[in-house]
Amino acid sequence: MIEGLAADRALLVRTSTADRVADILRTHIIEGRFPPGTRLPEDEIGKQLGVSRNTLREAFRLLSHERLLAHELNRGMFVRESTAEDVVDLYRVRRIVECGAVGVITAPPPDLTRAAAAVTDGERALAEESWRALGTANLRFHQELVALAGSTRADELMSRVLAELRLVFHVMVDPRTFHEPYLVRNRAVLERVRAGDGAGAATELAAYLLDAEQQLVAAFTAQRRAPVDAPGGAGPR
Amino acid sequence: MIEGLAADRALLVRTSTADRVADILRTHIIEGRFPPGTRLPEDEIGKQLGVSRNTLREAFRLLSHERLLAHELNRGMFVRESTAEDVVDLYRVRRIVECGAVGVITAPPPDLTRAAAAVTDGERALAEESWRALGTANLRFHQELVALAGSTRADELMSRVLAELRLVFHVMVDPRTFHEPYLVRNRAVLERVRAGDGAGAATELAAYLLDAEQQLVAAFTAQRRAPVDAPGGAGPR
DNA sequence: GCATATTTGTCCGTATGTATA
DNA sequence: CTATACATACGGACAAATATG
Repeated sequence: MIEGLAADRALLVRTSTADRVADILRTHIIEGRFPPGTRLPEDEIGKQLGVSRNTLREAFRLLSHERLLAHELNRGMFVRESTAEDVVDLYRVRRIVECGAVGVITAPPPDLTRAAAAVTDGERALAEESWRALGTANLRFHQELVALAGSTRADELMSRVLAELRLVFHVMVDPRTFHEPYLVRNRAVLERVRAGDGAGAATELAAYLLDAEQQLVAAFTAQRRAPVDAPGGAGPR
Repeated sequence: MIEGLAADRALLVRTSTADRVADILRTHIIEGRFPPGTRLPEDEIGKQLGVSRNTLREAFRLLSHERLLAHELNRGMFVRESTAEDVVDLYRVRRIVECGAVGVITAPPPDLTRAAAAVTDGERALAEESWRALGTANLRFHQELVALAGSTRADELMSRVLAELRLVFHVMVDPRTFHEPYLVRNRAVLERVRAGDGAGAATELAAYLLDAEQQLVAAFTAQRRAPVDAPGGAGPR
């Protein structure tokens, strides 16, 4: 049987205009070109991209399901503004899902190539001082850990969580010092998994995630005390 | 501070027409009035509910994100037909999330009233021989177990999983014999949690979920061998 | 295999209701 | 209170794909 093609099937299926519009907006949001809190007026964006409002609304819906946009009734779409509470919630989910997926492992998994590739990609990104790639590889490693559980639905949940987390990471002004220390810990988790020690990997992961959460929450409260671009706060809503 | 109102806020927020349409269709699907495989033509449903095509399509999109409807390009919306693979996937997620949420418990949780209420509701439903209520209470118990983790996102994931599971349960011709044996096991899990023995509860839950999965998969393969209303299969797709 | 009817995919213009200055 | 800007919902149009005879 010919293998390795199924994964590329997504490239073949005809994608709707809404999907393509969503792709464009998603990268804009993730790369920080639309900062959190930005309102996205249907009329303006629709005109700029040359699509109708109905099509644009469909793209908006896709992105709000990914929690990248938030919808307020009769007020429109906004780029989601994450709070410290969001961080706490996101890391609760990550501890449940990631530790749950890894913890049940009792024997060396048959295929660790993708998870291992994510780790080495991260190490290469560090060597090349490419910080965006470093963050991406980091998140991909965790996605691949969950993928070991072999559940499509868990994978989807995880990719939504990680997309939202990308948004959260924007508060970290220095991505290097944030992501770098986790590289060696990624490798440690990977080796435990490779050895079939799921329980050990889970405990390492739990501590790992607690540390990251704490760092992020600290960054959020610091930002709240000293807002960068909005002295006195964003005003009443 | 006044408490206990925040949970009811959802009742106050104004809902869009699409949301209400989705609600109507959701109960129809979950209660089996639209059997799996049914096509939902835009024109007909829109006319019956008195909403425009655009609004209806928005409702369709909401439900297909919940995996209750499946969309086929240029063919329309269909009530999702679950497969044995779906069951396996759903139970993988349940084991990860439910056991993960419960497993970390090391001390008696502060508030178990909602979970306990779900268990007693189930027992009462059994006494009253109200099988639909029995299934509902059963699912609510598991929802409440996850709620102990205190994560909005985990709660949302869980409610999506359970809505889809309701669809799956329709293959069980006899809901009583399917749900009944799990009542006593629900209580066992609850008592372990109440005692602060999260790890014990998690192992019980894991065995519980494996049994249920096995029963459902058996029912699906039996159905596939002897289709009820479509001798010779549903034909090529 | 071909022509037809039906349905969906995409988009527009407009009327109404809602929030904010 | 009024005016403005915007989102919500509707009906209709045309192209494209599918189903049917």
